[in-house]
Amino acid sequence: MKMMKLPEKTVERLSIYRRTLLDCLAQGKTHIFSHELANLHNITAVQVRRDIMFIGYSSMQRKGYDVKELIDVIGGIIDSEARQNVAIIGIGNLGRAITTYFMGKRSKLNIVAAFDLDPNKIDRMVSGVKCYSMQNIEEIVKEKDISIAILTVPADSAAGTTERLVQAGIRGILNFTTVPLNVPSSVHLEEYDMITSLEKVAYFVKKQAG
Amino acid sequence: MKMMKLPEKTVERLSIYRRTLLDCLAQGKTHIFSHELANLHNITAVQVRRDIMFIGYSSMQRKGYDVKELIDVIGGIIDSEARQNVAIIGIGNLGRAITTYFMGKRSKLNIVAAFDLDPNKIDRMVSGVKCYSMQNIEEIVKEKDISIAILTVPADSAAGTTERLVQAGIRGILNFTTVPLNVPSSVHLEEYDMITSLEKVAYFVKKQAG
DNA sequence: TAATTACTGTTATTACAATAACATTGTTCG
DNA sequence: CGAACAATGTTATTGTAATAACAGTAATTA
Repeated sequence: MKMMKLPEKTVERLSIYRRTLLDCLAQGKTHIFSHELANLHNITAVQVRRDIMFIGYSSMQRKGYDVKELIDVIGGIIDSEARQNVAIIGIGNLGRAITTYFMGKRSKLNIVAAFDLDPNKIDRMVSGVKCYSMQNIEEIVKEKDISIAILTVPADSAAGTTERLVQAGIRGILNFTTVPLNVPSSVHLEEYDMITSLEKVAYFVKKQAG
Repeated sequence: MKMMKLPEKTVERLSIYRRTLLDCLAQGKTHIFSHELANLHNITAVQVRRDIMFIGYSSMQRKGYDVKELIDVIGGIIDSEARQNVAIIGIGNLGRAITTYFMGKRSKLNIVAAFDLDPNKIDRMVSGVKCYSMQNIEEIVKEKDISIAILTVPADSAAGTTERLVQAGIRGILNFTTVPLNVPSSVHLEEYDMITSLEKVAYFVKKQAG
């Protein structure tokens, strides 16, 4: 059990590497060089090796990394040993895209509930996930031991919903809304702001042009 | 015209500040202190002041920043003087959410076209935007002088579509797909990877628990 | 077997971002 | 007025991430 703490950016890249490696494995590739992995992600081979150094894995010299082993090692680092239960708060296309990705991936991340206001969805299955009424958030979160919430509700209900999630004991929130959230430091918050991302692209496009 | 280059993170925060400031203005607030703005975003007042220092704006001492002025100054920095035309490639909920946000915001960012494969959408208006066939990407991009693309297509067509966009002369891409893209360095690429974000939340939740 | 090649793993350096410390300036109030 | 206050603007320091430089090692080949 590695107790060292990984750089945040390394954690991000490991998640991406793993997906690429899974693709490679599916294509029958058994070994991969650092520069191959680097080319697939527009980064340098040094960075790949450095990330892999952090997690303490070693390749067979000159043959590249064993794809299967590396997948397992990354899993050992970033996956939880226990299951982590996830809820989608506001189940639109976004939530469904994520759900679809994780379904059948036998991952430790289990999307176990959705919440919505739409009566047509409540008490039905949406993309293979049971949808509950927003009114029952606290109850279901506790009952199903949900530790992570994906927040895709309209802007005006984001703050209130967040407060209820925190009250209910949620441990991590992935915020897809366009409003900044306030959570206690014990809750890990990941902001995912599409307006900012777009304005940022626009800014750098403009800069380059001028 | 400031030619200095802003830190990337500052650009991100300016985009967020502006949205908050617009809300404040709508609520009739005319001035705001650095610590107020900071509290609204879970950051420190020093960081707010430092960001504002970068763009060269000065408040009236002791009265906080003039909300309206600050909005304009931020706009002068991050907005383009010319219009920047944007296309949504694959118009699902995601694209529609972004479109809806920018509609009526009299922003310099104009979403002028959508592309999709679905014959039910092609040649119709979707969320106020004309939808075209994927086959016509090159043509329409040039015709409408589109410089920015929001990519929300399925994973397996992401790479091919990107290549066509680059060929057509696109300058910036916001990638919502879960595959890493390869673009020439002249094209600004912003990755927006929801799987990684979720795995990252899960990792830090797990760490904190253990 | 010694030199060369083609990689990996580690350390050192540089660049970037956040935080802390401090100087400055209007305002208030004794 | 001038001390205390409450805010901003700037410089200095620390922390984090990326890059560069280099050392090490198995395989190959003359």
